[in-house]
Amino acid sequence: MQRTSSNKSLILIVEDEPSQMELLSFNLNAEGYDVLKAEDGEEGLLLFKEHDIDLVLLDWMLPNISGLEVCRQMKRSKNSKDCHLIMLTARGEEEDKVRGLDMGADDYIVKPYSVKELLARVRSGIRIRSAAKGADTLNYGKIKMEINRRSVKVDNKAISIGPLEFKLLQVLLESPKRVFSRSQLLEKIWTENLEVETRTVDVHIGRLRKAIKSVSDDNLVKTVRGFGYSLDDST
Amino acid sequence: MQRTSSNKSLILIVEDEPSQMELLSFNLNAEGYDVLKAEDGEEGLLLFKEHDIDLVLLDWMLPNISGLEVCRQMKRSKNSKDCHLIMLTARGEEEDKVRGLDMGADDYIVKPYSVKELLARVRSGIRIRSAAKGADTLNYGKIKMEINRRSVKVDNKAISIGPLEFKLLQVLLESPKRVFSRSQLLEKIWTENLEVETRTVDVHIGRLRKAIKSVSDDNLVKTVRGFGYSLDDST
DNA sequence: ATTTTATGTAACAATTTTGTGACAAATCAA
DNA sequence: TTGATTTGTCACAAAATTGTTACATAAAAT
Repeated sequence: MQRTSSNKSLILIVEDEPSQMELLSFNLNAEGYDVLKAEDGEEGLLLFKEHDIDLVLLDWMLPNISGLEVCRQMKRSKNSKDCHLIMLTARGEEEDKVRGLDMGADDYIVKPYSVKELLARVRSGIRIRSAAKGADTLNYGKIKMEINRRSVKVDNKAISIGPLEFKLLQVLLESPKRVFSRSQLLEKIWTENLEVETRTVDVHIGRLRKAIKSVSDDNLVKTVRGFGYSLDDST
Repeated sequence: MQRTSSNKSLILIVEDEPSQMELLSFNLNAEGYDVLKAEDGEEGLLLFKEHDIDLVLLDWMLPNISGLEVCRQMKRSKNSKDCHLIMLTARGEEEDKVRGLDMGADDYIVKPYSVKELLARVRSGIRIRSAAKGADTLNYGKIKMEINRRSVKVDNKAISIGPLEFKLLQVLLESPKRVFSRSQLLEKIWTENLEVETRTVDVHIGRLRKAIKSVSDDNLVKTVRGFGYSLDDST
């Protein structure tokens, strides 16, 4: 089985029954997705607003707010291009399917479902969305870069960096754990201006680190004394 | 219930059995879709290349080329982002579903299917795609554009902008959050006159901003220093 | 322990990028 | 035609980025 890629997509599960939740989150984790859990509709909507979710698995039967209502609110709030919503339900009633899909759900799976099929539908959903976005994303560890949005997130929180730091991070992200010498980085990034001191790289690495540290304590940007720098999430 | 848009969506049916074909095309026509028919994979691929198809209904069992192969070829071709593909099959085998979805199908319906459910899935598929396509209204955040009426509203209040600013906003609205470089915008908007300074873009962005600001305080048009501009409603 | 070397980083000046008013040319409407 | 609107460019101001230096730390070598 081919693994989709190294990008972690963020999936929100809204499901009130613990055993179902466990089953889903275990399998999705095993496939390499990041998972958020919500036990009812309100919590689900809250998490949905706070995070940049790629795909939602939404149970139809929920305490308080119904799944259908949650679906409608989610689809109304965000740009629907960005998030795929799969309804998950015990009912097989055709009318329900039709209502769910017409309410904005992108897919519909009937319980009891096969885990393999569910995972295949999840992959398909993720694929649809990333095609719509333009699918230019790099990630490693807690860092997620969306190139055509020029956005970088660490721990799902956006950081703001200048163009050179962006390019620098991009080069590092394209080959995580690889050590780049200062002159290699100069060649790759300062393509126009060749008259630059190697120490300049240090300064920009510092600026990149500062930006990352402003939202997360981990130091992903490692110094390899005598050689250069690399991205590395090991201890 | 909102109608998706006034333009008819174009659906391609690839199905070798006449009775099935009849059933599908009759119902889809009744719903207001334009329908193209193909009786085997080759004809299907041909029509797919020639037309700007919004959605494909693809039978699994076909003479000559298998549906799976047709699916892969369609999804490989360039405009696949814009087209939703639903596999249609007599088999209920789980492995087949998984293979079909992993091969690029966006959805999967098992025969015998309910016509209502099929239509709902078709609507859902069209809706997913129509975000990218030329729907005659574009929305993002507080901005609402009605293309054929040439009207733009922010916070439900109309603003008045010139043709160029309109086009500019349209391009931005079609891919919210995506950052466009000045030269990309020049290519997309100043298609006739190539002899234009990139700084001209800045001026028009400024004019667009002024128009928006005249009715709303939010600044949706963001500058991404060193790269270009984008529409973005995040803080 | 001391020296040498490599790296981190604050601070500053130079450079680049962007925002915007002004204005003339071009276009359009009547 | 006239008058209004739209468009492209420029000039200058404002803002952000960038490269360098100088000094502080840290690691390695002696």
